[in-house]
Order: sequence, then structure tokens, then C-alpha cells
Amino acid sequence: MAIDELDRKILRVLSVDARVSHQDLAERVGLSPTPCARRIRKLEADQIITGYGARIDAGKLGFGFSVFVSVKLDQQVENRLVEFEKTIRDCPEIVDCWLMTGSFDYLMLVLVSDLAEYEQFLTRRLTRMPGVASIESSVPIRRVKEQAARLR
Amino acid sequence: MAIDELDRKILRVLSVDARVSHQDLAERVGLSPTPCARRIRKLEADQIITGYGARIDAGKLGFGFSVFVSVKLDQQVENRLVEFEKTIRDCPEIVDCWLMTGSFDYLMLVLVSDLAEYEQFLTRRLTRMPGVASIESSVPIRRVKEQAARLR
DNA sequence: GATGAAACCTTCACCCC
DNA sequence: GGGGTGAAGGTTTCATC
Repeated sequence: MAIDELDRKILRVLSVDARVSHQDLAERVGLSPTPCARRIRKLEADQIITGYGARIDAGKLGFGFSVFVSVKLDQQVENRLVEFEKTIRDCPEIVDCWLMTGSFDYLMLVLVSDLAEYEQFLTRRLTRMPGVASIESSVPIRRVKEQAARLR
Repeated sequence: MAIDELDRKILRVLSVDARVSHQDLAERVGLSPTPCARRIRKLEADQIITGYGARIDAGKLGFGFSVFVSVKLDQQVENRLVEFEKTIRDCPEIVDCWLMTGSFDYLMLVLVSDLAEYEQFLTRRLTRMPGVASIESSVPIRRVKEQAARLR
């Protein structure tokens, strides 16, 4: 399960262009297609590669307004967390969510069309979720860097 | 450039499994491979799909410790931002970074192996970056939700 | 949006170092 | 243990309907 420099090269290519053919990939990393495919299968089996996804421009689909939301619950007992997290997963606006240490319990990224839709989301959905005690919103201006993975 | 329900179905499949064959995809969305491929090409041409990436388990590569870092600069003049952002992009530990409104200028996600490596990153790299005035670290416990895109 | 044929890619057994 | 070769099978692509 140890990773060598060839695996790393393969990961570097696949993290940026997951749909390359084994032939092109082989050429780019300096290998023939067969061992290249073998390595990919091993990386998948070892769950180093956990899947492949299309990058989709949210703005083009009408969700161009993002907000980072910090949420504090009234209690941090397990049931409260489990219940809240279930609600989170069913919520299409929330695309990313972390359980945090520190003064807030959850940090999440919300995608909406505009500030008006965010207000609706805040007042009709988030504040009504089970156990929510306080909410803080931070609005990003622009994404500076987006990297699928750390490879060095 | 308008998106219909079939396009949405295609995006839903591709966002989760970018390496499906056109044949499988066609079957799953109820189409034959040719119009399916045509729609994908159009979604790519319209830059609704901006690319494809492998999902890589950072923990398995030795970067299992993540930290959200809020950074404030001493000045918000354009040159300062440009210079800082250039440094950010060259920094392998920083996998995600947003320019923010509010009390901090940048929010970023840092991937390191452990707390010791984070200390090194903080004291030797981040604090020495041009214009950095203050830093606040928030440590996540666990990722609750991760969704490539919002599709509904 | 579907069909069919040509070109291409993936995969496997097998060989090699 | 890992990489290469070639042939079989499957997939993509394009003109055409």
C-alpha cells in the first residue's frame, strides 16, 4: 500500500483530469497503458482514490451566491448532533459541512442564487432546524484557490 | 444554454461518477449513448462542466489533519492581495482559499499530517507571508457532508 | 433522438526483466 | 515484484436517417 513517485504522478493527472484514457495517462507519466491501469485499480482498491466527480459551475446553474455559515447547537449530546446532521444531509443548499472544535459546532458552505434566497434559507430552514442556538454568516467575495487534494 | 431535466440527470450521475461510460450513463438517464455524449459535450462547451477530478483520500496520503485558517492582512490594497494570493497558490498545504467580506480577509483550508506539522506551517510559512497581520485557527473534528455541486 | 460501422480504448493472458 | 506486448472484446464517435 506504499505509494511511489509514479503513483503520485498518476494521482496528479487524475486529480485534474479524471477522464483521461489510460493510453494518454500512460504517456504522460512515462509508462505503458497496462501497468498504468493496474496502478489505478490498486489506488482504487486501497481507497486512496475514492471516486471521480465532474466539476460543475454552480453559478451557471443559478447558484452563484455562496455563504459560510457557523452554527452553534443548544446541546452537544450525541442525539442532538445525529438529528442535526440528518437534517443537514437532506438540505440541497448545504454542499459542505464540518463538525468543529471551538466556539461553533458546525461550519458549512451554503449555495443559493442570491441574498434574497439566502434570507429565505436562513429564516425558514436553518433557524428551524432541531437544536440550532446561534448562527453566524460570512460572505465570500471570490475563491482564490481550489485544489482537489494535497499531493506534495 | 438552458438546462433541461435530462441534462440535470446527466450532471447528477457525472458529479458522483465521472468515469461512467457513455453507454452506462445513457442507460441510467434513459437515453441512447449518442445524444448522451452530445449533451455532455455541450455541457462542457458551455462550461457548466468545467472538468473532472479524482477524489483522493488525503488521510491515506499522510495528510489527515485539517485546519481552517482565517487570515487578516495589514492592508487591503490591491497589491497586497495580489502578492498574498500568489504566495497562497504556491503553497501545497493550502488546498482551498476564499477572499472574504467581514472581519477576516481570507478563509483557507490547510492539510497537514499532524499538529506538529501545522505548528511548522504556522510559524515558518504562514506568519512569514507578505502582509499577514493576524491568524485564527479552527480545527474540524470530522466532515459531515461533502457534495460536489448543488443540483436542485 | 436512434442506428450502425469505423476507429479507438481497455483488458487480459502471457512474456520479460 | 513490477513493466511490456498483442489480440479480443468493448466503447466512443460520426455520418446518416
